[in-house]
Amino acid sequence: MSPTKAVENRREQILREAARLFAERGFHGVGVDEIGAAVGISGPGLYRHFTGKDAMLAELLVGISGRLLAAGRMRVAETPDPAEALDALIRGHIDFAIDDRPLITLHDRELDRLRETDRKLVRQLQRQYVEEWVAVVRRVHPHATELEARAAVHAVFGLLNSTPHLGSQSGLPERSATAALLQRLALSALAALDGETALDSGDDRRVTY
Amino acid sequence: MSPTKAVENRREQILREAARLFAERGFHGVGVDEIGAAVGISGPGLYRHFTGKDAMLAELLVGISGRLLAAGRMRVAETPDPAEALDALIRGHIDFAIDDRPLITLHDRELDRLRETDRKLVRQLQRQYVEEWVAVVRRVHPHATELEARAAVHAVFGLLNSTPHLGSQSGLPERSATAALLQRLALSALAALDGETALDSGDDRRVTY
DNA sequence: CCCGTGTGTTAGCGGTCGTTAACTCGATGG
DNA sequence: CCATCGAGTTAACGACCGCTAACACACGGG
Repeated sequence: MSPTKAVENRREQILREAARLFAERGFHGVGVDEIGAAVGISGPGLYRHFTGKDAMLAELLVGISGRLLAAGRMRVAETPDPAEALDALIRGHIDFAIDDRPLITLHDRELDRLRETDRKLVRQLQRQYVEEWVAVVRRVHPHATELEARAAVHAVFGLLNSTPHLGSQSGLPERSATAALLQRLALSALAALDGETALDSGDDRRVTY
Repeated sequence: MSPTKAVENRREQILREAARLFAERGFHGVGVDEIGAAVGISGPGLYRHFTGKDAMLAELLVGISGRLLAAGRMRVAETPDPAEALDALIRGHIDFAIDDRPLITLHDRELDRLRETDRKLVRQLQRQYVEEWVAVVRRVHPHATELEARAAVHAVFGLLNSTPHLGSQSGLPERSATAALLQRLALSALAALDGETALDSGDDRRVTY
């Protein structure tokens, strides 16, 4: 094998443990010694693999954002029917939320700890991902305004990203059961966009457009 | 007025600014000098009002947890109809999520930074609040299992607590419009609990119970 | 055989942070 | 008029943290 293979494994191992620790105790709450100890080396040995603690967080956030966007775009591209595409988007996001819980947590929690260039990149990836969702949601629910759809997408992200809270206290038994329930909840929430009221006017509820 | 009044105001001012800073940059990311500067005094002057930085966070988290629980219990107690009680619970939570955004953020983000005694208290308050919701949800959606209802409640919390993400980029125009949309999304999400599949068995989807 | 390279170690530096100590000062009340 | 007290100041200390420096050592190829 190529000599970079072992290095890659080490890097990935470090990133995995760093993600877990950052999610548990916050970026500033974890010392480099603890990250090193989690992978069996100690402290400054990490600097053979990363230029610094910031670089680890940056690689984690850029990675998860990019993978979310790539997976979302792929699923949308290969699913012509909008309703099925929305289903696929939700299912894909649930996979990330369940399998990469620490990353999902970091992704909307420690973004401000990045240097500005990295932060702008991550934000751009996140924005494109949201746009992907908004476009599909508006095709499935044409009555929704742009603002409504965008807010609803953020709300559904909050719903789907609630998985970290489920594991803490007794949680659901099976992964597939959790995924199925979240899928139904998210789809059903978005179905509210076909309801009555619009919100561009400050008026009270109205039934017709 | 009593001499404690000015003290209370100062304390509340400090707590408000501390909550904002903690939510923005994380508990470990904010120094006591910054908190002091935010209220016009500097650094160690805070120790005339709090025994330490930890005490500020503890008071914030116990406060929001307690107020959420108290408000929820009151609304449930004075609303006999379960569907209306659920509506009131959602509306009350939205009020907190919109008006006390930093506290809602801290509430599920910095809990682990508390000393164990405070952490246990906050967790107990949170658990009781969840139980209040679960009881009402199960009365409105009797087909849902305990586990389903609990997971759905956590998911709806995630949905409602997404407000901090809305304000960051363009957000919704009016407070009442945002509140109304979140209300519809949350109610509609929970309506999925009346759907087909159960999840206590590991089998595939079934239509009957 | 040995030398370069990858990967680790320990010691230590410079800076930051939470907290305490010692002091100041205006207001208040007998 | 002075003693007390609440509320703030600055200085400084000890601990911790991210990171660098200097060194160790296995190993693979000429």
